[in-house]
Amino acid sequence: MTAAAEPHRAGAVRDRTAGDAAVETIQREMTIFARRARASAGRMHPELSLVSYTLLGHLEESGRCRATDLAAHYALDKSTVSRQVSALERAGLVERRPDPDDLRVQVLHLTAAGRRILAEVTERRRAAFRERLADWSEEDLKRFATYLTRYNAWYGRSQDGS
Amino acid sequence: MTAAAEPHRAGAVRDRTAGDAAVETIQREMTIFARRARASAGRMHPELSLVSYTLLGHLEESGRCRATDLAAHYALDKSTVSRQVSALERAGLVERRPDPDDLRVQVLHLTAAGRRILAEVTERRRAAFRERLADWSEEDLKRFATYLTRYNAWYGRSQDGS
DNA sequence: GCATCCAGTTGTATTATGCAACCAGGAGAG
DNA sequence: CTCTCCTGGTTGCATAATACAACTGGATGC
Repeated sequence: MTAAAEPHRAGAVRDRTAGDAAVETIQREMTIFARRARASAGRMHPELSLVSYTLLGHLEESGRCRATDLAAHYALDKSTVSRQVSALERAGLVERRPDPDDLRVQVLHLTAAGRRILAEVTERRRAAFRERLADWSEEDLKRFATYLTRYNAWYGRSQDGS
Repeated sequence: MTAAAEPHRAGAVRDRTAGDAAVETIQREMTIFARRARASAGRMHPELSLVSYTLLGHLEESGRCRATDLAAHYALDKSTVSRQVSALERAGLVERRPDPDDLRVQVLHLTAAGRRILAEVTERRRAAFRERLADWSEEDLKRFATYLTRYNAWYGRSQDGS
């Protein structure tokens, strides 16, 4: 039961290499980050939850898209997306236009207000990150960015997300 | 509006250095990770949400603690912790013992079952991470772990959590 | 010994979410 | 052309996590 007694630290699991220890640390720190992110996901902006922010961001990158695309891309139920989009529309941040080619489809567009809010929130987040990372060297920043990108890239292949 | 038009990419915000670009990437990737973590936080184990897992982990590290400590440490309401602990107790994973020194207090302990489940979930997560990071060099793993730890460390000073 | 503080519980509201049922528009077979 | 099936989207319902507020019972201080 030694492994069970201290799984968060350097649990004595036979022949573990330094790489294993690093993986352990990465797991722990990612868990910490995930928990904190979860806790604050709802209040990143009075008007924009993490999900809304993501949807808005996607909308801006793609210019236009359907609700179903968002649902598929972010592994959300279409009903969830539908309600989120409704809320965003009520807030005047997105617009639903019927697609002349397929009347079932509602093409989503960012409104000017949506673009503005999105830019605002993005800027606030950017400032927060800049502050957090203020004392990092440029070299460390670049490497950290690379690692994160590489880490996230595996999601294209697998499904999980812890 | 150029900055607003492409805030997710290399937005043209005047004199941005390579460091700024890296911060931008870090923000974006952290957002992606946070969203994914949020999506899968509830189903990491049939019996253990991310929060329960965290509480159990804390309990194991500290050996014993009060519900109030958990609430303070994780910025949760005491009622939330109370209910979570109730659920964990109902599931037989933790035990509540009255504190003889202060009858208001209920000292929480992991049960054997709790320890077992926790070890199990931790091992599953560890395996998932190991797989994700399988093709990383040991050098990269160590640096990534260091960066993540350093990044998370700032939380001791500030409050936010996007 | 009363006033106050603190640990924990419970009631209520909110929010995000998924699933299932449904509706309306399209696409293909006959 | 019409019937059937598919698909995008909405809505009804249930659930889970959470916060806030009110309350209970024990501890502490003056």
